[in-house]
Amino acid sequence: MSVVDAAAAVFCREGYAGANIDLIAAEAGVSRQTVYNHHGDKEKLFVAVVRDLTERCNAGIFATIASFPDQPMDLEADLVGFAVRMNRNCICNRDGRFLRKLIQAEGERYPELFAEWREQGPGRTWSALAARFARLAFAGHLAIGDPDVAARQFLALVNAELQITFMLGGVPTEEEVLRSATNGVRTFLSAFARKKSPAGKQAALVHA
Amino acid sequence: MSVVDAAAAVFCREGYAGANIDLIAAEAGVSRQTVYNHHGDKEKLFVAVVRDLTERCNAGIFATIASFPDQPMDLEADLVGFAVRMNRNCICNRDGRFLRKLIQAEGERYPELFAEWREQGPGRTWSALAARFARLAFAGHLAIGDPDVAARQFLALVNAELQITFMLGGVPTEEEVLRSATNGVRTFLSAFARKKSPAGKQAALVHA
DNA sequence: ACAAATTTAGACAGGCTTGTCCAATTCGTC
DNA sequence: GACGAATTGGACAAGCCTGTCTAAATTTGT
Repeated sequence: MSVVDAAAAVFCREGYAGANIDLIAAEAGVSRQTVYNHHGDKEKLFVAVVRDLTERCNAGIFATIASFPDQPMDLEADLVGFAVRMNRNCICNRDGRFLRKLIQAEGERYPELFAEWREQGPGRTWSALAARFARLAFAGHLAIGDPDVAARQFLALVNAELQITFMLGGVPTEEEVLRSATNGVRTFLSAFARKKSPAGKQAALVHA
Repeated sequence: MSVVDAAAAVFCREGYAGANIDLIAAEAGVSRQTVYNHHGDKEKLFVAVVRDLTERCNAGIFATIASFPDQPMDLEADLVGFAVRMNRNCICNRDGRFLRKLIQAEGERYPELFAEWREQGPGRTWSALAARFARLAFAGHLAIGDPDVAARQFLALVNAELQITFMLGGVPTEEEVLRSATNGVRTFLSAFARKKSPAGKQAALVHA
């Protein structure tokens, strides 16, 4: 395991103040001196950890957004699949959990460091997702008033049942992720499905 | 300010490891010795803080749930009002923010301490709220499949636009709270409104 | 195989924190 | 005002952690 990865784990587990360089070195399998040679001091190491996590998480999120169903065959199933991918690959994985915890725990102490994350992360994520929903609406699959609001509400809904687990730093099971996504997408579609034809396969009909 | 209150503030700001008893004593306006006289040691003090916050937060939450609109005049307005009260009095206030942060930061280190919170807090909150929604559904104001799911989704929706602010430990403005609640309730009602009569005042008609 | 660069173990100083002890002072109550 | 209880400030030992230094060992490139 690399030094930054080990440091991420220890900073998350123990908090910035509680993290101890000897432990990080041991966990990384190197000597303490090597940690200092590579990263200068504790604060620089912390910054490196946050930058590393931010970069990887953003990459994962945008890769996942690229898989958003633009031409859905089965809107519910496709959105559930998307939500599950988003959760599994970005929110619940190691990087996602670590970054979230560091932001929550140390965000107030390093405002400029996390301001960068805030702009590049949630800001762009929401924009990109909103654009995808706008496209679905434009294509007649959904009836959406404000795509930005819809995007945020989509994320909130598919995570609705995982909040507590996230709060305590736990990892939800695959089944919990699927159930929360399914319930969330159903409610989302109840709210934003096109109102004209009540039946399920309206989208396919529009394009037929 | 009491010792526990000062300790809550410092534990939140600095994390458990980073919190220093001298600072707590200074912030509380007492001598360090008094802190030790009253609370034994740092860990006992921390436990006292968490218990105190948990208790007050739960009291606030249940008081707010008691104000849930059982016989709504205007369902949207009443639910928005409820959501705003919940946010302002329980989630965004001092106790709520502190407790959330402590759970996120130290939840893994004190599992038994926060297990208590988990059972008494979210568990009972969700049950109580689900019961209120079930009642609304039974009275014909809503069409709800699973009241527990609906309750969690309601909370997720009305907080959808405040997540980032919460993550960074900030306090949303009154206007942000209202907007998030309004958008959330609208979507909630789009999803769970009774389907039979499409007009707005269906609830009133049913009772007329 | 050799030389340069890197890594290692350990010692070390300096600083900070916890928790205790104690004498002096203040406070509450009668 | 007097007396017991609580509070205070400060000194103190013990421990831990950071960050530096050094000499030895190991790896790397050629």
